[in-house]
Formats: sequence, C-alpha cells, structure tokens
Amino acid sequence: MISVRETNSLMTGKDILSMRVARMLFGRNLSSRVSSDELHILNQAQWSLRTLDSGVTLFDQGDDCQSVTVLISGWALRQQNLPDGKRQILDFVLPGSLLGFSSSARNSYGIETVTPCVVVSLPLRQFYTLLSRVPALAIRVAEIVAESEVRAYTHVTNLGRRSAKERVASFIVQMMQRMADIGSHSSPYQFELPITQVAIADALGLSNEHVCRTLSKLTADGRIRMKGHRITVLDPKALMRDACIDLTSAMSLENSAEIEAALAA
Amino acid sequence: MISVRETNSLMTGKDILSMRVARMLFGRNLSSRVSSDELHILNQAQWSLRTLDSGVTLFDQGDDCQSVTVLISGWALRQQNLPDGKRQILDFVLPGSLLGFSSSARNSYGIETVTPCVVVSLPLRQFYTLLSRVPALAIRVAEIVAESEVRAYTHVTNLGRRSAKERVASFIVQMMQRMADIGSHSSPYQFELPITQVAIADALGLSNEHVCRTLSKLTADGRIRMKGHRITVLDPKALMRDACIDLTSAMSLENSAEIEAALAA
DNA sequence: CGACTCCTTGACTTGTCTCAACCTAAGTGG
DNA sequence: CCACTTAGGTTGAGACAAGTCAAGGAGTCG
Repeated sequence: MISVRETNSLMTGKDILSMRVARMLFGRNLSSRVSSDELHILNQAQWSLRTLDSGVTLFDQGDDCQSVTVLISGWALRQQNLPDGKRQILDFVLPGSLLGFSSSARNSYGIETVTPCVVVSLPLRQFYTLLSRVPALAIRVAEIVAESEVRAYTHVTNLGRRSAKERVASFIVQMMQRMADIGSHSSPYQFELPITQVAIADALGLSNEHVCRTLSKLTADGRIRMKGHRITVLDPKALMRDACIDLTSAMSLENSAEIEAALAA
Repeated sequence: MISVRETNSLMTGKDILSMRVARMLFGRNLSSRVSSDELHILNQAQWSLRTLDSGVTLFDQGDDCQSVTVLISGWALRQQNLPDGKRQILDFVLPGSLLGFSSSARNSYGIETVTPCVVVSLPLRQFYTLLSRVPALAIRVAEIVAESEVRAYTHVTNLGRRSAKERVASFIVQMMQRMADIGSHSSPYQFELPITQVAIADALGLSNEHVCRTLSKLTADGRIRMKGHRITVLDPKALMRDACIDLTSAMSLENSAEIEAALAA
C-alpha cells in the first residue's frame, strides 16, 4: 500500500505536484534543460492524481486516447491481447514512464498495474498545449518515447532470435540494469521482481512451464538464486554469456553497476 | 535507381530541400501545425543530402549518435545482430521515417538500405537546436517516434504469440496497410516488396525455408499470389483471419483501403 | 558458359508447447 | 484454530511446430 504520508506530501498543493511530475520526467537534468519561464508554465499544469490498486486496468487496448499519464510510483505493464485469448506483455512500466501518448486516436496496447500505483494524468489536449509552450518538454517526451522504442526493439530481438534460456537470461540482465538505473536497491545484483512466472512467460513469448524449467536450470547452474520474488544474480558474466549479449551492451551495464556502486559508497 | 530529374529538383536550392524535409515529416498537416515564423526557421536548417546504393550501411549498431537522418525515398531496414551471427530485422523503414534520434549516446540498432535511397541528415546538435526553436517539430518528432514504437510493439506480439502462418499473414497485411498509407500503388491489394525471403525470415524470427513453405501454403490456399516481388492479396478477410487479427485493427485497415480507393477515383 | 544469389522441396531433429498431475503457501470463513 | 479454497509454482510424458541439413532448380550477371 501507498503510505499516507507520501500521498499527503503529493497533495500539499497543485504546484508541488506538477513540480514533482516535472522532476519525474526530466530526472536530475531538470534545472539544466528547463528555463525558469518554462518551469513556471510547467508548474501551472493541472495534473490530476490517482492511487490505484494492483491488478487494475488503467486503460484497454483500443480505447480512445484521452489523456496522458505519468507513473509516479509502483509497477505496471503494457500488454496486447489476441482475439484467441493469448496475451503478450510488451514492457514493464517503471516510475517516470509516460503512458498513452500516441499520434493515433486509439491506444494500441493496454496498461495494467502490477503493484499499487500512484499516477498523474492530464487531458491530451492540455498536454499538447503544454508541449507547444515548453519545447524542452516536447524534446524530453520524444526522448522518453525513444527510450521505450529502444526497449521494444531489444524485445523484438529477444523474441525473434533468442532461445528460451537466452531470453530468460537476458530478461534478468535487463531488469537488473533497469532496477539499478532507478537505484531502488542497495546492491545492483539483487532485486525484487513483483511479477509471477506467468507474466514472465507472457513477456518472453514462452509457456509458464518452460519459464519455470529454465529458471530452475539457471539456478542449478549457479547463475542466480531465487527466494520468493527476490532474485540474486550470482554470476553476472556467465548470465550475460547465457543471454548471448555482446560486449558493447555489457559495457554499458558494467558502467551503470559501477556508477551504482560509487553512489552507494 | 533514383532518376536524375528527382535528384536535381531536390538540389535546386537549400531552402527547397529543407522545405521538402518539412513536408516529409509533417505530411499534409504542415501548414496547419507550423506557424509561418516556425516555417522560416525550419527552412534555414542545413540538411545535407546523400544518395545511397542498395545494400549500404547507413550506420551500425553501437555507433555514436552523431546525426539525425530522414529517409526521403527508397526502402531501408533497422536491424540488430547477435554476437553468434544471428540477425533480427526490427522494422522496414519507409520514406518519411526519422533515423538515429535517440537519447542514448550509441545507436542500439543499425540501418541498411534495401533499395537505392535518398536521405538527408543534420548533426544531432543542430537538430536539437531546431527542436527547441520549433516546438511543433519537437511534437511531431515525438509522434513519429511513437508511431514506430507502436509498430515495434505489434512486432513484439507477432513474434511472441503468433505461429509462423499467423506471422507471415499479419506481415503481409501490415505491409499492405503501410504501402496504402504512402499511396505508392494504384490498388491497395497489390504491391511490390523489394526484399528477399531471407529478410522476411529475419524480420519474423523464422528460418527462410519455413517462410518459403508458409508463403507457398498461403498461395495454395488462395490468400495471395506472388510474381517475383509483387504480391497480390486475393482474399484480405481470410488473410486477416489467418493472421489472427481482431476486428478493431481490421477496421482501421478497411478505412484506409476505402480512403485509398476514394483517392484513386 | 559458369558463378552467383535466391528460392524450393524433402527428410530428419529438436526446442518448446500442451496436458495432466501434484505441491506449496497464503488467504478465508466457519 | 483448522479445513477449505485458490493462485502460483514444479515436474513428467508425449506431441508438434519450426529448425537444420542437404540437394537441386530458377533466374541473373559478367
């Protein structure tokens, strides 16, 4: 559950909320990329705040795009469903993500919460007005979308050209990187995955049984340890070899791990 | 080959070129979305023009992001390569696409031309300056990236949850839609695919042999006809059923087909 | 005319799915 | 406090979709 304290601090005032959204979207670059004039405009945006339970549908695939949403805290997922009932999870959505921005009139995917979530949203028209008045935000939005585009592309490669073992291994490596980037855990090699194996299967295009078998194998091979939903990566290099990840991508991981370690010290 | 006439008309003057790039990016909405002041700034951009042969690498996965490129004419493809030599084609790039825009320092994918291409590019810094001075362009860039993100997501679902037959069928349906959107052929049910079956296989995560078998089966079942690289869709509805595409997506296709027919009349 | 690329077809192999049973932990209600 | 229910995880056996290997055909280029 979301603590009452946090919700209260968010609601102290409209300007504080919009400020927090701006920080969420820009990260630590807020002051360097946004002029004080622009910041003033950003602060006037009337974001509306909501707290959602876990397992709730934020919007469905095919819904009209009426508003843009920013995930403030919690986990969600993007998914597409096929007419025959099969499900594909497109991406796991972590805080700071932008949801529902699209040039088409209908959403091509649905969003469902995985844990309890705090989200803010703004009607699409107002968001467009904001973008046109704050170019820095428009640029940042393009960057954020480009980031999830990159994740989508690596996902395509995972599903198209990697075996089950490689997919599971690279999934763990990727989640490890993303968790380290958010900096939500002390060690970059240990993190909590608040999802079921069925969800992993639906993300990786596998059956849940095969995911289970593959995870067992990785555990037996000494790559990872699992306790409940906590995953510990015991042998990152071997895991990356299993994942069939090349050195250039691996380098960026090592950097972020180093940065993380430096921050923790 | 690119005709000499076209190349000449592009090169008549710098301002004509940048104007054409703007029209490429905004489509028919240019005048409604860009003010005359903004248009003036857009026209001052120093795009540099290049003509490329087919099968040429525009940039490689892992290269530094130094410039942003817009495809003016021709076909290209985005791809990722795995260390063990396997290749995944992420997307086919049609005129009007934006290449190399990314918030990270390195490209996560490579671009290769499929046919001879005309491209224009602008150093990344200059592009950012342009974006901050022309908010409408920044918004449009966000939209363009969001469009390819949507394509990437549907690609993920194809690879993760569809059988070979379904993948090939939905690939054909999707290409049909995209070609109709560009309006490059008189009939929306007939179009030229300037790619080999190996490329289709690398896009759909299949072996080329299996793509061949699947295409033969679709032909035998009366869904399509193939002559060289020209594909004729004989039974669009059955093909969409084969593709496991639901009615909402199908509707949008029928609309675009109708629009196309109306335009041709 | 070879030499090359791309496509096609066949036979065999294998990775992953499906189905089915069972286990475990965490509620839930009497 | 315990029996019941339920969701999630685990394991096994058989089936099948797609990959691999191999060989040959069709078209094109120099």
